[in-house]
Amino acid sequence: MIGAGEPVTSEQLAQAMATNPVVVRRVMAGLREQGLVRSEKGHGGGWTLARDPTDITLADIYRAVGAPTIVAMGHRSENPGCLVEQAVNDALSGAFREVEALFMKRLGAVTLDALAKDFRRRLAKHKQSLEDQIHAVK
Amino acid sequence: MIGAGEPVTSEQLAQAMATNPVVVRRVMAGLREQGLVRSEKGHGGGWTLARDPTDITLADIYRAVGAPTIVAMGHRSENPGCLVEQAVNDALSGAFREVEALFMKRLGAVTLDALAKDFRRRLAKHKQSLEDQIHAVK
DNA sequence: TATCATGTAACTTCATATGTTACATGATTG
DNA sequence: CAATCATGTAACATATGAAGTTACATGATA
Repeated sequence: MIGAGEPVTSEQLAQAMATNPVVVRRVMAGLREQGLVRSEKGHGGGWTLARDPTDITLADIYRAVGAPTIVAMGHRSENPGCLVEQAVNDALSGAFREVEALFMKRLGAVTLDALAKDFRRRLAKHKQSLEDQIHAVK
Repeated sequence: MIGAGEPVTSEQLAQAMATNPVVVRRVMAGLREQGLVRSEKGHGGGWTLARDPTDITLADIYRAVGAPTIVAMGHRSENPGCLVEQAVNDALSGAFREVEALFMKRLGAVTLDALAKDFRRRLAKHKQSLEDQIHAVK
């Protein structure tokens, strides 16, 4: 299974999430720079986790890839000439910090390991449900 | 001044924020639907506040125009077929609710009146600084 | 009735995320 | 060493949505 031992190729990951290998590499490059994953070239190469999955949280991933994309709110222009914008920024700068802090705290509470466990539970249930359907038809 | 008594035209607003009158109307249309502003046609027409500025907060405005744009985070697909997506959604749905609630609370604490007062303060300071520069040159 | 302002549809940029192609680099295998 | 496999990356194509623009209808005022 992905993430356990054997390297996974961008090709496999792309197929699993219905996208393109190059897109996968782009995203993974961010994760690698943050030391979350490793990549190896050549035969038997691909991506592996660089840290224990109990030690990687969604906060790490967010910092590596999500920050510019997901926090589209807040932080417009930092030093606007517009006085209205200045007033709004001033009134909300503390709020944005608070909101972001809470968000990061919640992201930090979710480990890859926990997600993987939940995923496996869902997968088992999914398979079971498929089998039930087959039996029902028979 | 804008917002006090006399209606303000989309033309004036557009000029004040360096954009287009039609764009202004589009945004203001959302505010009007929420009962925050009124519009009048013809001579002397334009936009006026529909409620007391002490009674309008950024939360009202956010609900009227910002929700789809600003909360680009969270709420991807509601019922994804992807089991990984399901696991992540499940792990974070509570978090998103919390974060959004805090955000709304902070927005709700900022009234238009407070912003207007702060704006006027900045405007006065700005003018003062301009005059100082003139004196310095002389 | 002439003018002014909103209301809106339709179209045109513009920016950005995503997808795609092509090729270079490095690692493994026989 | 040559063939193959996989990442690394640049360059380009496509799709989406926000913002800007044009044009015209509607209604209000003088």
